[in-house]
Amino acid sequence: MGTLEKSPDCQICAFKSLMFNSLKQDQLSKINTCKEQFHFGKGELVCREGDPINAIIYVHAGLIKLHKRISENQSQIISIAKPFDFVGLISVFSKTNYFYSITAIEDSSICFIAKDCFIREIASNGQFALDILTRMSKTNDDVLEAKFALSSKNLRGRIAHILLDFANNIYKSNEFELPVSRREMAELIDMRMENVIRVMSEFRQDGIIKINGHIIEITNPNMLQKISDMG
Amino acid sequence: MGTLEKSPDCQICAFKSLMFNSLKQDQLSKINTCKEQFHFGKGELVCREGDPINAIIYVHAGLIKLHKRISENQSQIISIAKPFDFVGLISVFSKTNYFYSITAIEDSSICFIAKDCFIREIASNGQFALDILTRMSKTNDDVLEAKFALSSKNLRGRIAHILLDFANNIYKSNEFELPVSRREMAELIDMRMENVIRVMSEFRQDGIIKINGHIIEITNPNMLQKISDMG
DNA sequence: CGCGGCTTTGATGTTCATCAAGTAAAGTGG
DNA sequence: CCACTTTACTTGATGAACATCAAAGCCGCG
Repeated sequence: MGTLEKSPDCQICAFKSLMFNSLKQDQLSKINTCKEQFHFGKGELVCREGDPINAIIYVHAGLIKLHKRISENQSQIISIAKPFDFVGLISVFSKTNYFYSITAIEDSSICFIAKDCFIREIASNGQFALDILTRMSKTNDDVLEAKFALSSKNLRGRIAHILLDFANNIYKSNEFELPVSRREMAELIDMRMENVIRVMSEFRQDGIIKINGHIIEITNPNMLQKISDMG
Repeated sequence: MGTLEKSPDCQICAFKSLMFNSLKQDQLSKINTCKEQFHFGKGELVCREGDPINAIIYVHAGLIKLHKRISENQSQIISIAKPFDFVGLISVFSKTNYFYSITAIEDSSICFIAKDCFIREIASNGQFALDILTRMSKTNDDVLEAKFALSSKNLRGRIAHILLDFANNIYKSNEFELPVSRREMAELIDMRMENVIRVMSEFRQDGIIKINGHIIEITNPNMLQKISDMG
């Protein structure tokens, strides 16, 4: 269930400027009183498909996946959320229950901000509302882009795309430890595990990446980018 | 470029309750002063990829498609918007320019609400902001669902899905005139035109639908639903 | 030591894109 | 109104991309 953490005051949270920069001190302290921060170990379930949505989730640290069972032995990963990301923002205004589960794929600190508190703040602070709208707009763009990448790229292109995504957007480094299994990679970009392995092996043989278990090093990012664009 | 229409006052617009129900009379009349309604004939371009986003688009009547060139001889249709839909809401807060073109696929009346006017109204009316957030949230859910349908269904399933979508969500009837060509059908659900035709012919031979040019009648909706779910 | 999960590689089959060719429908100019 | 062109639609044949099936290696864990 995750363990309650002593959470930093929102006012001194290092990340506050990215999130709440249009909230004044007193508004920020209101938010502060209706949030709780939890720690989740790698693999731990944060919430289950069908649970009621009572809070906005903010990823303080770590990495979590949003996923959905689609049959007995098949899942799909909808997206991966990283620090600074809001989760649930997509659906809190249109749904009462989660249509996906959330699981930590790295040790994570997750902030829960009570839904009514959040909504009250939006209703009373127009600038904050605009910030949230902007944030949501970006999220939607991301979904569209992911849809586009899936439908327009072949297997090699998709693998290249996601490896670059990990390197550039999540770890900001060409060497990183994949937080997901081969199977989860497949679930994320709509492939089969065997083909994920095959394509990555090809990239290794072509000298584009080095593989050591879950440690990946991208040795030829330009080529990878080209494959992503071409595919 | 579309022709300016005498537009109804927002206050008496038959659809206002669905859109602007949290705006008071004076706020509504402010919106009213910064909107213009245009008529676009079938096939007419509403805006072009790259154009600056100056307004929120509201579909008063008709049907429009959002589409994007992806290569010399390939386009992709991102979505189809119907009456009551906002367009641009997705991107107006995160982008300055359209990343898609918009074309009328039926004779349409389109309302343009000036962006700054709209934003000013959000900032000063918390309840209106929440309405917009809800609307945007729904749009995002739709995109996710479309992504899901694409990645999890085979060709037959995708055709079944989109035919049911036209019947249930757009025309509210099992008999309707397809507003798109076979090629556009393909662009909408990531197939090739030849296969759209093949699959639809199969459905016709199996007695699931009747085809008369662009007129489609779904004679066995249950079977079609089953194909959509199974595929 | 042996079991189960994750990974890897090879062989085979299915689905779908592509190519090619032809028909119908619809616009265009004389 | 008719030849002419163009555009949309349709069907069949072929090949490429990818899923599926099968089997074995690796590794941590009881």
